[in-house]
Amino acid sequence: MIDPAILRTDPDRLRESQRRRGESVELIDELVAADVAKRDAQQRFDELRNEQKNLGKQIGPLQGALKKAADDESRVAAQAELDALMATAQDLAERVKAAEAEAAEAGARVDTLWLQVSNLVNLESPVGGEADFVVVAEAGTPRDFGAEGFAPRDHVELGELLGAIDITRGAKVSGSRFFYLTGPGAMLEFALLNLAMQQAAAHGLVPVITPALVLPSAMEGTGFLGQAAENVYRIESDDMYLVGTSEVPLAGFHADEIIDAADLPLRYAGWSSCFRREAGSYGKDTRGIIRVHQFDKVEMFVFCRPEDAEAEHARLLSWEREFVDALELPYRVIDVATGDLGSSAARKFDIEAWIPTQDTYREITSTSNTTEFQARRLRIRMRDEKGTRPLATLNGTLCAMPRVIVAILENHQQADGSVVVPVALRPFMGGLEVITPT
RNA sequence: GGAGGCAUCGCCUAGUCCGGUCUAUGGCGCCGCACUGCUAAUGCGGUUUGGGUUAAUCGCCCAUCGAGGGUUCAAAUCCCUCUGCCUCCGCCA
Repeated sequence: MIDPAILRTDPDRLRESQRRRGESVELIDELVAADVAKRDAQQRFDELRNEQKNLGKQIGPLQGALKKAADDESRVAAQAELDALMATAQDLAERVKAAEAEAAEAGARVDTLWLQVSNLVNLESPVGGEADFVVVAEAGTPRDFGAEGFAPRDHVELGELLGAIDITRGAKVSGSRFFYLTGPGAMLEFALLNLAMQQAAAHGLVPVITPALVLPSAMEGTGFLGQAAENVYRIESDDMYLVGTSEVPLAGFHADEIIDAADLPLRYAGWSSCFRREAGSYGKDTRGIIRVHQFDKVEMFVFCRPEDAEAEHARLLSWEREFVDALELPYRVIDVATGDLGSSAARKFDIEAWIPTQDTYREITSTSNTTEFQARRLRIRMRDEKGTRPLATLNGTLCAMPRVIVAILENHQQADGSVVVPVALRPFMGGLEVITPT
């Protein structure tokens, strides 16, 4: 959610943001009208309620006076006054009830509309759709397999040769887009997890193992029940959701809290399984483990002052690059265009690793500055010398297992199908230098 | 899964039986001011959160006693539902 004050002071800013995202501009007009209606209704209720309270204050003492009345005459007079008061009060009570219902309804309408408004985009973000990203950095050089004299195998083939990935059995047991990591594949994931957590801890992030099943409030608070809802698994029997990223439980960690600004930034590295329905991606990446329904991921998450958010975003990106650098993978960094940000992000950078057999770069990490958007929805605030106000949240992938494993296998393969283990991972694989076909 | 208890504005706490005097008590902590060589002590004032009104402040108004409903002219207080925590029993990685 965005600062509601902007709706009154500068609604054009909201319209411009919606326009850049390719989302409804009319929504803002509806919201402006609904907001006025809500305040009117609220004010009517406030006034009536005030009247009712004042009236109520007279009834108590009057009843006392009635009991203590010295003679019949004064008793009758007091009784008459009380009856009149009660009649007014009863009438007022009905009007208060009606006004309250109206105010609640108007408020609910505003809330519903606000939930449909995506975060204000950063004006630096390139405007456009998925293809309109800007490349902001490149690192490493893709290998020239032609010059090396062999055609690279794709990760599916390598995974089979090495006994590292079993997609056939994944499909047998769980259906399409599921897989087993076996032997060296599983060891590779554990090594990646350890390297990621070691790096995270070295930078002062607190390692966290999160729940993967969350309540609707956590899902909604992080903005995943909007456009992204079709990609979320819902557990019907218990009204809960399987998270698509530990961003959700990490953001919710401090929900409803007010954090002393002196304790900021709070930085976490969360580990959880991630579940995605991948609705609407039929036919995309059907081969291999680039796009799967369940995978594990180490995710960084930060709570900080809004004024520090952009610097923090750059820091998260640099930590992501440090990790990918350590894995000796060629990659590029893109500044994601406004139409492809998702509802929560104001700005987003993706790291795309070179995938030799696809002859292209594919997303392996993503870091978003969600400014105060999620914090408002989750009621996470900070207290500093300026008072109590929402803080900023940011997230960034440190290591999404399947895609990183794909990149390692394909980029570090040798002519005989073996794969060289990146130096940084070797300590976590018992010193293993090369994974060889079984 | 069963039985019982608890939930008050940072922390502790009064109030709930018996509805109105609750504009929620007191202590601790914290902030400001005063006093004082300094510190300490003391005194005075302030200290939940959200919203409205205002150019803004002061002020005023509304909501908020775990959440949501209900009864009533009036609810922290009475009734119902839910959630969380604690104790005991059962079951179980």
